[in-house]
Amino acid sequence: MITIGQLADYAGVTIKAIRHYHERGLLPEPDRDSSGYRRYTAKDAVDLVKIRTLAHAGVPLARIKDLLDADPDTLTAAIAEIDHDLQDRIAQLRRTRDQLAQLHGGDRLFVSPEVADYLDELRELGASERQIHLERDGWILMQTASPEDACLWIAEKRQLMTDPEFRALYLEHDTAYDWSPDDPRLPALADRTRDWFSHHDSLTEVRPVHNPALARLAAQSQPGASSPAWDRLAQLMNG
Amino acid sequence: MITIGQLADYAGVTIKAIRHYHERGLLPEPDRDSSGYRRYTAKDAVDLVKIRTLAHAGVPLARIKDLLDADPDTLTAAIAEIDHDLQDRIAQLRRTRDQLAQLHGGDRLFVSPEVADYLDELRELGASERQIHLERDGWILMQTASPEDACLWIAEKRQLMTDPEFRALYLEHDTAYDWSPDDPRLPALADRTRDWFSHHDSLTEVRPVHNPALARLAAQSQPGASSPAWDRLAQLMNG
DNA sequence: CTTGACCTTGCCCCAGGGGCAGGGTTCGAC
DNA sequence: GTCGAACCCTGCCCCTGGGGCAAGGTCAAG
Repeated sequence: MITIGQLADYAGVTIKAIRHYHERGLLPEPDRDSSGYRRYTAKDAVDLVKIRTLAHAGVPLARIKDLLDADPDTLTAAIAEIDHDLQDRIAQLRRTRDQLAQLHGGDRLFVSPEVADYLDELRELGASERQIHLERDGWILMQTASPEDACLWIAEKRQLMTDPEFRALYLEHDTAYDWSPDDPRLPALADRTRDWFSHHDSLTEVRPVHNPALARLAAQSQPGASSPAWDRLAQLMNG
Repeated sequence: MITIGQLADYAGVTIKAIRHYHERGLLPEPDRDSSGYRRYTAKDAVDLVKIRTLAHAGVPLARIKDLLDADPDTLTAAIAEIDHDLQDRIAQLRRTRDQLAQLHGGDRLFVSPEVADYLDELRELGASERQIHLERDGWILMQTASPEDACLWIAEKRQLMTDPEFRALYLEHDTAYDWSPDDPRLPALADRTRDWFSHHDSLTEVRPVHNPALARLAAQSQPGASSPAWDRLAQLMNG
């Protein structure tokens, strides 16, 4: 006949937990000795280890209570199910570990693999970090608003990027961010851009996502992400 | 500018959780649109995914809050620590899985490996399930009350069990459980038992754990685990 | 006879949300 | 133009699985 503390040590739980299980009706209240102390038997120890094992497996206490006096078949099925669940949770934790590792690194955590690859391409191309960041935020927003469309658009955009002329225009737009709105190169850039699209928009339906549109969307998401030169550029192209 | 529902879908959390993070100061409250709806930016999406990843890793929300604006070195150290913790928890879950499997199987969960082996030997010997159960409960109690003594005693008991005469006596005691207290075989059994101990107790210090003592201890733990024949047997041997 | 380690009950506290009430908004279909 | 579905808002109480602390009673050893 052991005390609550000894029982707790044996089963590797706290005294508090045992009293909690009494309250929930999981473990029957044992008889008391003359001083009112609870006195436990070996059966309690066995039951408690069962309870502890199931509780550690994440089984809700209410369900443990039912399981304790279920017939063997039910118990077997339940244990199989709990084990399955445990495997799932282990897999989930492993995935969380992977994500945790990426948390520090790149953007792969926030955008689809395709977009992440695209961002890498931009980096290789020599785009500014500001631009890449802008693009990333734009794609996050697009994926959120409409994942299917974002998927189509990113494919088209990467296709576009295989064109050397488009790449050149893209990079020049990037550089133009810091220009003065009076810069004489802006009208020329606007013309070349309009020109390029007029020759290509029959081939693709890409216009809704061409760079300025993307920039505007991203600008909405990050107030102040546009620039005077870009605003002027938009004027010139739409006017 | 996306709504709370879209953001929640993107990050894989509930709307409720996002509002909870606002309350805890983890994620800043965004601006509202004209109808009072919260409107989120790409930055919020990025932050929320970080929060979600850390939260799934079991990091307390208060700590996540600190981590979000910690310097990179602190963050790196923290992530390493969190990852360690995750590995621990994966290992713990695996151990729980093993225990869960044993929960269904034998008694190895509740007693030391030595005692478990001993119980297996009893089973091979042909002891009754009732007897094995009684022994098991007795050892659980002993291990709880005094693990070191239990360790010594189980070693001595297993040593004793190598003696064929002792094994025979043991099994006869087991069988005697169901006898009538008037059974004529009882006095003879009592004599043979006393005889055996008088020839062997000089060799070992085993008397405190000989079978009747164990039976009595187990009987205390399980009211009604003794029998009229055993009570009579105890009388005959002590008298 | 004290001291420290036990035990008792009772109460409130925590994280991380879930659920529901009771209301306003938006958007597409008819 | 109006109706319903699907959103959104705040506010409140609820849950699990205990932890912590208070204010006392008990026990065993020195």
